[in-house]
Amino acid sequence: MDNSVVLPDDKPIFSISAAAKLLGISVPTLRMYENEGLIIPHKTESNQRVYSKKDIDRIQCIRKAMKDKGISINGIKVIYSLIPCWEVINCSIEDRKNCGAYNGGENPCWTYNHPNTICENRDCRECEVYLNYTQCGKIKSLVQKITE
Amino acid sequence: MDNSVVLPDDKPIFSISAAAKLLGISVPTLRMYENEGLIIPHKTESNQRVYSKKDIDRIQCIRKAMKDKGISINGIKVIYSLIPCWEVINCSIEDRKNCGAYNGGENPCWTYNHPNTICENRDCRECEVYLNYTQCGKIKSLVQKITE
DNA sequence: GAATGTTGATATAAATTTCTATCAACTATC
DNA sequence: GATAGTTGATAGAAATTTATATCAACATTC
Repeated sequence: MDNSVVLPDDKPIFSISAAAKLLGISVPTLRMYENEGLIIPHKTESNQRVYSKKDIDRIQCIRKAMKDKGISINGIKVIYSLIPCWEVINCSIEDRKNCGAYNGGENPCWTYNHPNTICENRDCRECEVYLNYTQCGKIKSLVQKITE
Repeated sequence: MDNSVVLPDDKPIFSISAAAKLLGISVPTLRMYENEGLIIPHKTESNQRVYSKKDIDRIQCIRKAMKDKGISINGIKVIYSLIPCWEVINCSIEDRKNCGAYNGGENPCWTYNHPNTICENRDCRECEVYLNYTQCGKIKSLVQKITE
């Protein structure tokens, strides 16, 4: 009989060194991606990073954009900033007024802390915007969907 | 009395070497930007490039994105590809079906030749999409406008 | 409490991208 | 027709970005 348990993809289980090994990159590189705002790993109470399978996939997608398509990290940040997050989470006009990401932000929305908005106390790591529209290719189809 | 005539900004008057001098870059660099699909200079009957003041401004904007923001040329191409051109020129559902730029194109729309669409016989150099939404910053506000 | 792994930070190495110089053939202008 | 500037293409230089190695201090695990 099969006692194995299938873990959900978004359960953080990999330490930073395990994640680096899986990706074939170094630990400082992984930390750099985080500092640049490309990824948001889970953190333990003592501030140690833990990565999920989904995180690994996400990083692989980012690296593909860099390697295969020649997009720089700063370019990826700007592309992420074009995700119409306000439409995805359908935030209020009032929230948009108060939102640094909405108002000309050229970095991914999850790198702002949006005081006085619906996002203020949310964990961006679990937000639909962060989770679903971070593969560059998906952004265009999202824009297309909202113009239908 | 003043006999000076104010030329329209979009009138092509600068040769490639004059444009290069104005921009402080070399002639081959200017040609490269064109080959990459970032700019569409006017061409004479004998295939010689002629640039307008608007072209110069546009190139300066592109270079600013590269230098100041650290976006690579390939990144700028992808950003341009996210302009919702279909919404700007309001093309038909049928046209969208036939349009390589709409269907997953990761390059600026004006680098495709869109057979069997309203754009087929249009000069992209004179298109609103090319002219108005090529300063990176404007793309986000365009997306915002269409989601209102 | 000892061994292993993490933290942030700095400095250096590696890899890419951007830019320019140069070429022979063609075009424009005087 | 002679001079100056253009064309596309290639090859190489310059600049920038990406990735890694290393460090002392702290955390985890056994």
